[in-house]
Amino acid sequence: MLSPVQPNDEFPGPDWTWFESWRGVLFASARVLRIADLDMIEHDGFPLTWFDVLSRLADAGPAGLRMQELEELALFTRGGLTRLVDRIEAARLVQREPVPGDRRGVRVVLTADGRQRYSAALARHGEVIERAFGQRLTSAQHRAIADALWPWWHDADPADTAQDPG
Amino acid sequence: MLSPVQPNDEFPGPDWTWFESWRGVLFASARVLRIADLDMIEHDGFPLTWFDVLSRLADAGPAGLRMQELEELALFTRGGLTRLVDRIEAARLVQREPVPGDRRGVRVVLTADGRQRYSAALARHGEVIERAFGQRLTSAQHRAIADALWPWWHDADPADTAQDPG
DNA sequence: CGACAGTATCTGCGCTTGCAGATACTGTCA
DNA sequence: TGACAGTATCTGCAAGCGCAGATACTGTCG
Repeated sequence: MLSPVQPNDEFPGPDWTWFESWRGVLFASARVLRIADLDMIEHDGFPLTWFDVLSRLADAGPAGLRMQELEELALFTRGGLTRLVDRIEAARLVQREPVPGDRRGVRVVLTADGRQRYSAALARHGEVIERAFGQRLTSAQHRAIADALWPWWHDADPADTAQDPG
Repeated sequence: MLSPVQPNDEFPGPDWTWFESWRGVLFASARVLRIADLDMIEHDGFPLTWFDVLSRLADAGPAGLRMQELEELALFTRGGLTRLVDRIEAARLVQREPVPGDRRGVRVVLTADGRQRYSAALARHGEVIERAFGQRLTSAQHRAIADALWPWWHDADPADTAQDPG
């Protein structure tokens, strides 16, 4: 998919470049993610989805996050966060605690072990990404990509503006 | 995840740019894919995984593809191709046919309906990607990204060379 | 032909996801 | 206080995914 067109381009309108760039973004992320996920499972014992959650919690400070906040922040999880946290909790990397003054809610916090395992995973993950992605481009290329794609990282939800023709 | 570091960078080594560019690639693909998948389900009645398979078959010509070839080409499917094709076949978009001279194998080919539904989906998909991704960058930016990320699209499996420090 | 390694695809099964509807609690208003 | 809309999270269930082990066929060698 996402290679809707063969070498013998015919579909393209006047400027077809955006499609080649999209294809690059798509393939690069798919391949690098696959490498990183396999590596993390092998060496850290958990997949990227866990790492996603752990990193949000590590960034959040000692109070942790509510389930809703976590769901908004996590990149890889649309639903099913309850059970994802269940699994991570069963592995003793996070812990659910009551929220004072609101008996509906829970806050999810890293355990000491969770923080430690996360740090180790982070260090390794950084190296893996650097090797599989970082070192394959020049600094100028990275700069150009970072500048161009920055809005997607920054925007809360670019989907909202996708309709906007301007 | 994949935002291992907060605004208060401390982790980064001398040149941290590669990480910002990775983050951009990751977020852009995740967000755009989500938009495209939802749109396709709503308007074409099937998800991107189906589109992935259909597009490979459309590119393959009238003889279709063997399951193995399909598995190698498809971007989104690691295993479970048998059942994915089962579902698409149940929807009458593809069809399994015997391979003359090898009773183990099957070739998967598009049905007339499949080809038609694929064309419609392709047209719409192109527009969606253009709106959600293409129009948000300048032509020069797309050119730079396409040139930089081209190897990932081109290489069979960049994972193999990930070790290569050069 | 019979044994056997190799190939192509499928099946069984457990884990993960996604979504709709429960459940439990809060805050407001009469 | 009792009703009720709103919020936070969980549960049930069906669908999808991934992997290990079947199953069915092929080609080779003796």
